[in-house]
Amino acid sequence: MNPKREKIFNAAVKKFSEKGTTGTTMKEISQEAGVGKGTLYRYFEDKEDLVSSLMSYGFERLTEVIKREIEGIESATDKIKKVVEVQLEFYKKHCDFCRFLTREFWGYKNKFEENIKEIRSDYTVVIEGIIEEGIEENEFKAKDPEVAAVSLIGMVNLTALHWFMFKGEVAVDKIREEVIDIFLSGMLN
Amino acid sequence: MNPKREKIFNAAVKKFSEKGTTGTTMKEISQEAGVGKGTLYRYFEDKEDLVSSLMSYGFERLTEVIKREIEGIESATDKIKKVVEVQLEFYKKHCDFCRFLTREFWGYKNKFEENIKEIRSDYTVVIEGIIEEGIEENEFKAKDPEVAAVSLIGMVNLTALHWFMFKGEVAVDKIREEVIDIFLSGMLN
Amino acid sequence: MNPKREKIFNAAVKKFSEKGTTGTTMKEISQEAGVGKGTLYRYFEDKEDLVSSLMSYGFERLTEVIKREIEGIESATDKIKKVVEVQLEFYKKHCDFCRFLTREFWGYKNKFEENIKEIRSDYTVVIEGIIEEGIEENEFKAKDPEVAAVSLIGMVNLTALHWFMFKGEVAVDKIREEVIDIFLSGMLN
Amino acid sequence: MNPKREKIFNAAVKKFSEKGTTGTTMKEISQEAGVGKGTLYRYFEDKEDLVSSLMSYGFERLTEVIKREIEGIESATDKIKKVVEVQLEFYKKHCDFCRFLTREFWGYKNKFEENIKEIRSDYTVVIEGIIEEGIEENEFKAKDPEVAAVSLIGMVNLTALHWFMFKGEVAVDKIREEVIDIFLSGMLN
DNA sequence: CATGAATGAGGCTTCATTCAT
DNA sequence: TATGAATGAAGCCTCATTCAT
Repeated sequence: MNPKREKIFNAAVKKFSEKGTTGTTMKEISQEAGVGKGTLYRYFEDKEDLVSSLMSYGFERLTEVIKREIEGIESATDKIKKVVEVQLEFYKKHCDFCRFLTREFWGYKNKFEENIKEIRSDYTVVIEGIIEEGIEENEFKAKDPEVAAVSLIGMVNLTALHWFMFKGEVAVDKIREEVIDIFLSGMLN
Repeated sequence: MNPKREKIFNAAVKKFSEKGTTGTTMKEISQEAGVGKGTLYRYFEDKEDLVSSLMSYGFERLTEVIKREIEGIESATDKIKKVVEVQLEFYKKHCDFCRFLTREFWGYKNKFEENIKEIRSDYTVVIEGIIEEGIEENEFKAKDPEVAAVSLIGMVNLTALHWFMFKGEVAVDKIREEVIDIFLSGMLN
Repeated sequence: MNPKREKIFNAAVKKFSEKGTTGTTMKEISQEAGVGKGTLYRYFEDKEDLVSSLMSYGFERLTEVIKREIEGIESATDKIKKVVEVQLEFYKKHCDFCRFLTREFWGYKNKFEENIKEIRSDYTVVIEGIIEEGIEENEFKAKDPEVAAVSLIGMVNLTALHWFMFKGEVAVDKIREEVIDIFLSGMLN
Repeated sequence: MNPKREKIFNAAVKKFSEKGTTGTTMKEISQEAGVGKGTLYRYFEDKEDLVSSLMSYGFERLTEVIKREIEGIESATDKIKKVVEVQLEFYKKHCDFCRFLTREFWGYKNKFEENIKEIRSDYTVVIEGIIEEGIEENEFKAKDPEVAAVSLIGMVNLTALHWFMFKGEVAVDKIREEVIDIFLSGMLN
């Protein structure tokens, strides 16, 4: 990616995470990025475009990493374990991003809405695919893979964010173990 | 509650859910509520106060309903079932609210931050309590009740919102069954 | 008219005449008018609206005065004399306005274009009517009343503006006499 | 003239006429001219300079054509006829230019103001000269040659522009005949 | 108490101009 | 000499908040 575009991206995530998208001004972003205010508009149509580009970019990176990491893994169970681990690591590393995504994803009408929905869908579908695979192989028993997929995403996403917000850091190991255990074996003794 | 305050609350949730808190103007809220703009300031310090009061109010209602509904239920398992059901019903009924909460909760520094954290904590703690209880009674096996509690909240919250956003309505029955099953018995066959 | 709207109008003509519409900022107008910047937007949709409202208002006033003044006058010749006089007086009194009108009338596409054309037409039509009347009464000999009307307007308008710009003041008497003479009796000896 | 300077000139009139000087950006002009944005600044100090150079250039061309065309003509009456014809033809051919001139000429303080006034004066003076000449030769009867000259310019300029704006084209023949008739013989029967 | 006209700080965006290549 | 990426001053407009009625 264009290095200046990347600098802007990094500055934007940082600020957006700290103060929200609407709480952050274009001026702040340009200062954080060390470029002129006008330069932002050479790389992004407007603020809305910057926000949704950032969101797409994040989902794409996450989806990409997940896809890459589960490649070669055979069993659906092991894939799920890997997915949880990868996501938690990603959230830990990019907790700014995680917060930004969680907050802004459930966005309101904007001109890039459809685009975002698609990207988000790509991401969900990967997890859903693993679960469907597990069902076919008789490894899993879920009736509705979509509910199961979104449930897993919800578990990982909110625990990571909860830890980040209330404890200051994402406790990857602790969360991973428990989440995997619950998702795979359930709570019952 | 003061009826005019309630009218403002209802108007605010509706608008906030449609257009986000920052996308909604005080004028719009006052018009939706059928009162003068100045009147809003008799019931709330400022916009920030309105937003966080609304958030507190929502969490309190939800916590309240949950507490009331699980009263008298004996086993932790049954309590969890009830909690999931009650939450889904609440989200279905107040999906505007659900969207608003999910989006605005992970809020940024504001003068009511601590207050909100506390309210949110109350809510989490109820679920956590049920799980601890289940562990003590040897019904549950979780190592970390907090992770388990937040996981459950994440599952319910994000599936509900996902359905609302992508399918237009919260499919309570379908989600409830699957979420309870996963949370209690896990995915493995 | 609303007194505050009028204050804004007066401030705007003054500034527009001095520095052009695009050279004048909304802030300058608000300061000249002694009101807050936001107040301008209570009385006018936006800057474009302010400009075209001002233009319509001016044409309407001018048309109004002309219509009122020629009422009761019998011969077309005397009406033309009065029209020239009234216009010159109006231009002298509102030379800011005259300059603004001349410069901005030949405007470029904007959302009020049609409205302005109509107003301008009303004004032209009054003069045209007098000429047609004179032709019917066999007083005048023009073949094309529209060319004649616009010619008269052009004579008055540009001489007035020329005097204002190059001599600092509109020499009503001198211009009136000569313009009327040329228009009615021509240049030939 | 330098061919690149000419390309820029042509691009500028076209754009200025379509969208006004302030509505046209330097980028648009450079694209229309097929040169880089920076190149404009090799040929013109700044935008103001481009605008006023264009204005001077136009007046000079017009004055030049008029001077050339009336050369050799004897009577002031015939010269006036020629002047009207030449101007209308010029306006018809360069109606973009005509619109631009009328709109921008009554300009506001800028650093080239004096220069423009002088150029404009040259142009006025030619017409004035013919009228003075006619008076001396006892052909004309005007008391104030300046008023008469500016009146003629106003008639031609505004009728041409009026036709262009309201009918889409300058009806040279019709306007010429009527304007000449009025100016020379007046309206009276 | 209730209202909504008035305010002005501050946001987003544009664009004339510069300057390194 | 020609270019166009970069800049940042400055404009238009919005909207939370106040306060006279």
